[in-house]
Amino acid sequence: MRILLIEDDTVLGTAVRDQIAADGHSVDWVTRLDAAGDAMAVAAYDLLLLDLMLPDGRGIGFLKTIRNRGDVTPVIILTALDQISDRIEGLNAGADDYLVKPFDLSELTARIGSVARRYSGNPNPIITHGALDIDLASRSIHRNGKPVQLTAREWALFDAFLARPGQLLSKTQLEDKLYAHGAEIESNTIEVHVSRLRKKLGADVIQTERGMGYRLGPS
Amino acid sequence: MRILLIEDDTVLGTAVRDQIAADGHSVDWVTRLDAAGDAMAVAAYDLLLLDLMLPDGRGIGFLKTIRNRGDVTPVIILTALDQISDRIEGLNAGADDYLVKPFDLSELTARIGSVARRYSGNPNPIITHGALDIDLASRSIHRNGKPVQLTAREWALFDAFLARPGQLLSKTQLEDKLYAHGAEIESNTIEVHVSRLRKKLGADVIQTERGMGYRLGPS
DNA sequence: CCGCGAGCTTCAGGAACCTGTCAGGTTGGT
DNA sequence: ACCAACCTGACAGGTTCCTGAAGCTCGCGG
Repeated sequence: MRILLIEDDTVLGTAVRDQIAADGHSVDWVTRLDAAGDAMAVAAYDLLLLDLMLPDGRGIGFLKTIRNRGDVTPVIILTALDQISDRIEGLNAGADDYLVKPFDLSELTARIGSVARRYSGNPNPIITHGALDIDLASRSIHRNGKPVQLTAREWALFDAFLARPGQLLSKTQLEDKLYAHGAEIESNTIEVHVSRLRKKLGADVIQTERGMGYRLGPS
Repeated sequence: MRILLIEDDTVLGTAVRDQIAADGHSVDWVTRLDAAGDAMAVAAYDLLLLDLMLPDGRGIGFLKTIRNRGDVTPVIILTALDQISDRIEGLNAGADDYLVKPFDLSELTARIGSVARRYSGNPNPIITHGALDIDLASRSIHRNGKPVQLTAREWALFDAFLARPGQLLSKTQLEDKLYAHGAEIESNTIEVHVSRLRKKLGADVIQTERGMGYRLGPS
């Protein structure tokens, strides 16, 4: 499951991120609402973990904004004990669940599992794409039944395509997804990784749109 | 959601059709593969419910055919319990899900909901213009259900027409849009690109107004 | 502290493709 | 019929992309 964590406290954020990763989900972690918006423009998430107190605005407004534009991604709110009114306002704004800080990490796991079960009937969805069987939870891929090993970067890149099947993704968008920490890249790294993915997964998996970008090919 | 039901059993077909309608979707019901092909040529569907045993052929072949021509419409296969091999073959051929007969109608509703959620996670507005389905967000165009590839320049040009449907656009205006910075053009480039667009999208998509410019034709 | 290996990035040569230009043909208005 | 405007096939130059190989970084074990 792809999860977007929006939390500015680095201690809590690190702990939550590690716990989610340990549960077998993939996490993107941002500390600001505008970064969250950018991330959601690039990738589709299965769940948002949303802190309500952030440096560039209140999370409630953000939640209302994405609900207003029709986004139905499940949202779990992270809130401090004394912000009861925020909690209620959050649920009214379209949140699915909430966690009161400080919370136990096992409680986090349980809430995530609950949302996951509620929103995806089958607990361990395997995506079939052409000759590929992709298990997002265990991060494993089989091609014609044979296991394929992807490196971290390769997986991050392929994940970006899986999140938006068929959609055109520019190299800039892909770079933003792979190199979140402002560290800019000035070479054809994306091209090289696309090349490696094609070698491992099949030449037709990723299509080139000259001058525009790449997209996941049809099954 | 527009759903095409392909099922020759009248009892089951009636029940499924009524259930889908009760769920608030619109249904077209055909009992033969050739009728299904005709229906898909006329209307774009969001989901196909495909029985594998039909009077005029096996559904697997039909599924492979539409996938081969690039159609990515979600497909749920309806199959009898003893046709396990068909089920696997169906998934390999590009089906998204399957239902084993006999199935509960509530299960059908759940599967349809699941497919709907998976494919409309990000509601990409799709513009329909005559035989064209245009998805601006993913930058993809389908003509009579078949994908059409546009180059960067062609997109830029077509985009200009889509932004002002029906409005007259002079060549000068189009040049300004395509070649933002001073880089002037001194030939019939626009004419050439219009010609290429017509070849890919259909001759009547762009109309010529002699001596004045071009405009997007009516649907 | 050093060597080693895996993975990542950079580079460079060549291939594939895009696109501006032109020429000859076609269309439409007067 | 004439002329201007437009269409379109062909082509070459330029851009973008692919990919093998080399260089680099980082973590790990010795």
